[in-house]
Amino acid sequence: MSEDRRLEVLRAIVEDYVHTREPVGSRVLVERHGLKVSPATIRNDMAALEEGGYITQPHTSAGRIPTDKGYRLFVDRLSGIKPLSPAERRAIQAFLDEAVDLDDVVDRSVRLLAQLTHQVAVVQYPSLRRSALRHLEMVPLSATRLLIVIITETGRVEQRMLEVADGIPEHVLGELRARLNATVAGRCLADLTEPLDQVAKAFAVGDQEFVTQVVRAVEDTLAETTEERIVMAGTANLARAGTDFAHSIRPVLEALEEQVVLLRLLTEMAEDSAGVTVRIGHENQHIGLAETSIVATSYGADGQSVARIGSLGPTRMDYAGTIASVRAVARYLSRILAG
Amino acid sequence: MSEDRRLEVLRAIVEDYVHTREPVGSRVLVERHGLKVSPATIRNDMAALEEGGYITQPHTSAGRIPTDKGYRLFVDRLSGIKPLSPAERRAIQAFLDEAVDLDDVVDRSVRLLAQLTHQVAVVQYPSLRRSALRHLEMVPLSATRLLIVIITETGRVEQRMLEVADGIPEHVLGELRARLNATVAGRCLADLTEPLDQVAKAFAVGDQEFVTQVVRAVEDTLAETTEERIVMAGTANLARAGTDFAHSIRPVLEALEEQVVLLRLLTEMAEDSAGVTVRIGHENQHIGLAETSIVATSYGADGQSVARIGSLGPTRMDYAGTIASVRAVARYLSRILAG
DNA sequence: CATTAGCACTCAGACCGGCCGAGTGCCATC
DNA sequence: GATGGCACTCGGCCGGTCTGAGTGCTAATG
Repeated sequence: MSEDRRLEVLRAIVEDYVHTREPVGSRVLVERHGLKVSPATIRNDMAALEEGGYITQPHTSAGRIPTDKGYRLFVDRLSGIKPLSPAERRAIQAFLDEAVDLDDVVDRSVRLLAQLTHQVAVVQYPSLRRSALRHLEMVPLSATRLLIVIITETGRVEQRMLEVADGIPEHVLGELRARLNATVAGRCLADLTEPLDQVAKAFAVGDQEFVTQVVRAVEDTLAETTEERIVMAGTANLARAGTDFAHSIRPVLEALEEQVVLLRLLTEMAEDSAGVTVRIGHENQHIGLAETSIVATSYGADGQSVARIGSLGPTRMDYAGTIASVRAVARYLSRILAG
Repeated sequence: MSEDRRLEVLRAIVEDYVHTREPVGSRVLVERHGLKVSPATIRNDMAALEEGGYITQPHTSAGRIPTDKGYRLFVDRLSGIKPLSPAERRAIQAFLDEAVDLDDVVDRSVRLLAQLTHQVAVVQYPSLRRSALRHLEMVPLSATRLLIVIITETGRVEQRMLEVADGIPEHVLGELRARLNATVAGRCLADLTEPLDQVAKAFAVGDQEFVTQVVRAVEDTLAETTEERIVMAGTANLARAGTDFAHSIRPVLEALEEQVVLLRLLTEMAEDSAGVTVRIGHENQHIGLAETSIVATSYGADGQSVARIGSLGPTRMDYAGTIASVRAVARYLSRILAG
């Protein structure tokens, strides 16, 4: 009972099942995959695979389907890469190149990925926390209201209103603006807490309170709000013809509405690896997503990862194709942000 | 065969069907609604109603269900108002009052409405075109790049980058800023095209080209991009237990992803009436939404309508309750934006 | 010792016929 | 016009049968 063949059988089962949506039996397996052994042999292998927890049979007299563990092995060791056709690549590039601003780029990316994978695509907005800053501006709107505008290298613009109870010391603004921009340009928040504190100290004692307020507001804005924004497309794909989900797609939709959940997942996956990562079924640690897999990777200008992009679908998905699509879109997206 | 009773029968059918999800027959109708007549009489009325196209029977030996036309009549003439309980009102207000900024208000509103109606809630972002402006700022980022920031009375902040090939004439900025703000404050785009043109003429001929560029950019930003933004919540409600849709929810999800479709609908409905409007089934003129109804109304500070809020669900919905919820949320939302 | 052929066994799903009951439409009657 | 009575329709349920795919086991084979 060769180990190699057993893995080959697993691969065949996964591929067949992904393709046909039906439990696959020993006979069709040898027929469709040109295996040089008899069904009986395959059955022995299958028994072993089931023993190992890689496959299971939904009913006594049915074929086998892969378990999460089976998919995991498949993804890790058995799945090849399915390169995109040059035409597809060109289409991706052309479509993304037409984008006019950051919102448009993100919007196009997510739609594109949904269409390529026929699944739910998810794009996290470029994180402020990890984006390099281009410029920082302060605009006094009234005696006590200051508008702070932050512009990142990726083209994202973020603003925050600051109420200054004691009034805005107009004379400080010019110098503060200059110093802040000198400090900030080209760096991201992670590198800034220390330097920003320095800025405050450079001012006269009487003005320090105001300066500190501004600095605090900038830091808050970078850290807090906007790491959280996520854009999604292709939810309709969940309701595809061959109703992929055992029960209802409701829990899946619910999970998707909980952006917090998605963000946690994406972040965790980012920690796992720099490349494309895959989470399968229960690995997501979320009931609603127990029957779904997520394929995600990071993107960002200059090879630095500022946010994540991913595709979510039933565990029975075309992993090779999805991985290829996610990677491709991430790559072009990064390129455009850099350009 | 009294006309009044016939309408009463229709109302009973709608209410029962909405409640039980099952075709309703003549017997249960008299039982559950305490009608003082016999089932046979009801049957005659039903025959007439069917003749008139208000109800239909899915199978020969089944009870009746309302048609779109039946729902329409129900909504227009038969449906009472189902006022929210004081507790609900308080909950709405409390929940919305906690919001910290415009995004948060909109986000909370849409979630709240989804939860109240158990349906899909939709909120259109306050339209820039119809929002009164509070302030307008220009920030030169480099010799040729000008950042324009627009702040509305509703708290929305919009920005646009302007490339000025010939360089920015710094000396003009101060005066331009002053003049623009004087012109703009408290007015909305609709009232501004004329006045803005005037501003340009006030400047020296050499500077007019630059000023015109800025004015044009402001107008573009107000008009163009952002009328289009829509936020949604509660899509999971479409997949509720008693699977509401005849076939699949896929076409519905697809329609919802086409924000253009939604925007068109909301806009059309805004034209229909100032109050709460209802579109039922085929009235939506969209295949994917043939089995859904939309209840929408306008909201905005100071009674002026700046955008729309609505709820979308199966035609078999609790119209009275939905209308009440939509109206209530719209009202509180308006109040908060005004405050 | 892996592979294979043969065989008995299991069981989901399709198919069938009968039955039931809800609901209707119609007609004669009050 | 409202009603009671009645024949009729038909979808859905129930129980039973049959079929075929697929399995696991065992014994034979190279």
